[in-house]
Amino acid sequence: MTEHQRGRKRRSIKTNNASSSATVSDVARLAHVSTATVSRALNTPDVVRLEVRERIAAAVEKLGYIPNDSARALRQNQTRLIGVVVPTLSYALYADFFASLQGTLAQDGYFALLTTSDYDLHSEAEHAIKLIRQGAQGLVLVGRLREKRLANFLAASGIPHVSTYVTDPTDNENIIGFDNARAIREAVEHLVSLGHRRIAMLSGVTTKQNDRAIARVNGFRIATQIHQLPSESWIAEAPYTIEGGRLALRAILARGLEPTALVCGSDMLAIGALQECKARGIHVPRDISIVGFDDLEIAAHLDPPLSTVEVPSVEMGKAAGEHIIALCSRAPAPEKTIFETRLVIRKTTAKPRSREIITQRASRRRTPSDLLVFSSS
Amino acid sequence: MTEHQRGRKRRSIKTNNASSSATVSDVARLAHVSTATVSRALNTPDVVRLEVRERIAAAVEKLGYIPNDSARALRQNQTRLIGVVVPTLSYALYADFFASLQGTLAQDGYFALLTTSDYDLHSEAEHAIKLIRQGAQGLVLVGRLREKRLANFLAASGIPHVSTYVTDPTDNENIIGFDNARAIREAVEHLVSLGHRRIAMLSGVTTKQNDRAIARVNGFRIATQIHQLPSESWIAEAPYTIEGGRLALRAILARGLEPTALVCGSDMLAIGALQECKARGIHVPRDISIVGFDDLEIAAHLDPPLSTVEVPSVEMGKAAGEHIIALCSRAPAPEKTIFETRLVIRKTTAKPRSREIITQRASRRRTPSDLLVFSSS
DNA sequence: CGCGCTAATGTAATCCATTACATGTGCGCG
DNA sequence: CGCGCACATGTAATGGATTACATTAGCGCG
Repeated sequence: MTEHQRGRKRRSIKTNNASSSATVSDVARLAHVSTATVSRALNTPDVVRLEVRERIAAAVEKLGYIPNDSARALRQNQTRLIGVVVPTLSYALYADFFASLQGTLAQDGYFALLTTSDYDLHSEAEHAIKLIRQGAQGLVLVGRLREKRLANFLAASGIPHVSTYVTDPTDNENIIGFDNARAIREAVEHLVSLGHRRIAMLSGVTTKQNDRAIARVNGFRIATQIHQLPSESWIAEAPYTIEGGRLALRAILARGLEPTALVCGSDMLAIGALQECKARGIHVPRDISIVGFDDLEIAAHLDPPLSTVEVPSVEMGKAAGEHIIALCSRAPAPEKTIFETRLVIRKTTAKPRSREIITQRASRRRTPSDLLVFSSS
Repeated sequence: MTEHQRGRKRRSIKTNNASSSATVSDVARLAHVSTATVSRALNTPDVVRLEVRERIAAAVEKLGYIPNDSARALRQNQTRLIGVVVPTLSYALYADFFASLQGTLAQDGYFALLTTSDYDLHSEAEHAIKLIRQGAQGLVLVGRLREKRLANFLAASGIPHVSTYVTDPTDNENIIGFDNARAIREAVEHLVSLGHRRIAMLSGVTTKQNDRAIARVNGFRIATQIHQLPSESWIAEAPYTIEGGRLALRAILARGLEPTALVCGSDMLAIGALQECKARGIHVPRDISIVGFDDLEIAAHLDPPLSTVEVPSVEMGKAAGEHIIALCSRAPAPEKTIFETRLVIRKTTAKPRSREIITQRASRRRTPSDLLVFSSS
């Protein structure tokens, strides 16, 4: 009866070469114990006698046994996989976020399945659902706004998920984020306190339903309203790239506006704006002050060093990891974790010149491109 | 007999709310077919009658059925998971590589399990093995050099894996890479052809067993030997950071050497060197020529725009993805895919001044830091 | 001496989808 | 008319680890 496994095809490999991966049964046979004991020796060693444990360990070693995780996952109904969808990895902000998240997950034996959506909600939904099908037990997403299909799916399935990089006072989703609107408001406050009244905003594209961008624009609207400044026509949208920043600033200037300060929805836009200013001979911060958003590593190395809003990507990654693990293991988790942003004031913000007039030299660029350079300090 | 499922706890949820995830049995019951037919309807629809298929589709819809992938993976013995270990994601080079790899994997229904090693071979080994335990069917690694434990493990288990960013003529592993040594050699050739004879190399840390860094240094040794130039004392090692680049250049200068050109093991080192030059009033490229490595996006935006070696990260990501999929599905795969690098000559390389003497002003920096700035172009 | 308890291990059910094999139906063709 | 084949579907084995429950041995204590 103990030999009912006799006819198994794998028997021939009993000796050593684990080419076709050994199973608990193989280990059990070699160690002269039952599969149950093998399993226990591996998972709850303290309930197995030392001598037996060593025999099993030797067998495991000899066979090069690796537990089949699919089988374990099937039985225990938990895969230890977390799906992560970020807009892009090319933007250091999200790369750092993921690195932090992944490290946190690893501490508890979880793994991250990562995909990128390229800022496209439809793509995000597709990927998220595929990740679930693939066995992800939870999802970490960026932003709170989702395609209806995904929203329904998440609601119906009850799959644990967290939203990051945002906050939304009106709902009680699981959120790990910060207040985009308030951060922009603080940036505007700073500029106003320096004496600025003609403030433009360079925003990321909001029509793509990027709720971080939308929240930042709303922050701008609120701030301008408080200080009775104009807003709508002082907003320009562009993609989150250096070129986008240039285009956005050009659009503002082309409207005949003469801003003394720019609030940007991202450091990339700020870099583009900075470049455009240089190209036009507009001095920063004397002629125009600029505030960025994200505090990329490069921001501190620009000339002038960029004043910007510091975003706690690393902290969010950690918190998101802890939060989603808690949800997946049914441990208690806080409903929200909201981080503070910090306005880092460097050298691109200053008082406006009194009665300033910006000379808009429509200087044609001669050099092949507009370049980042090092100051000679 | 057809009612042997009767006692199942899940029965009460038969109607709608799929809170506790439906199974094939649930779908089968609702559609009045067997589980086999459900499975077929989902996987090989053409063998199931249309009418039945629709009934099943309706049941799937109604129950919100999602196949349990652990079960499928167990049965079919394939998880569609690929483990990926890169040194870091903070370096755009690897972020882009991964993005490309992931996109390629997704096309064939594979998913990437991503971890970072922080350039530590031990960490790489740990992660790689954990990824396998977690169910990864293949591994994509950076570099060919591995900790012994991992090398043995891979050899013994026969798990499909590819090495990237390197090439090694002496073995026939599965490699998707490029010739680091040759790329550096070409950089040196370029400098020599411009008339340089005093060429220093700023290398990444080779003691960390970073075989990309090692290969690049070897390329430098070979090139200098060919042209009968000095080598060993003209090499400085430092971490792959801007600060590292500065330190390395300082070390070279502190040795009393007066290079007219620098070959750098990465763009980060080159950026640091550029910064240090500016800080010392050394003009680039008039006083010193600089060649970077990697061609990060920022390289073209520096001032002067950096001459550098273009590394085909995106192409490698794609090729690595296709290669590992081929290995995992036992399709034929080429043994190696070697890409060409390309020396992108921008503005940091020029002829050396005849009888040049570098004035080493040990200028104490006054400004708080050394900065990247935009040219006014 | 024997009851009852604990510790250690074995037996077999279980997780869920896939699939080899069996069954049944209907049709074409000799 | 009936054989044989194709098609559609059902039945039940299968994959590997975990774990509820059963069993056995050993020990303490009355």
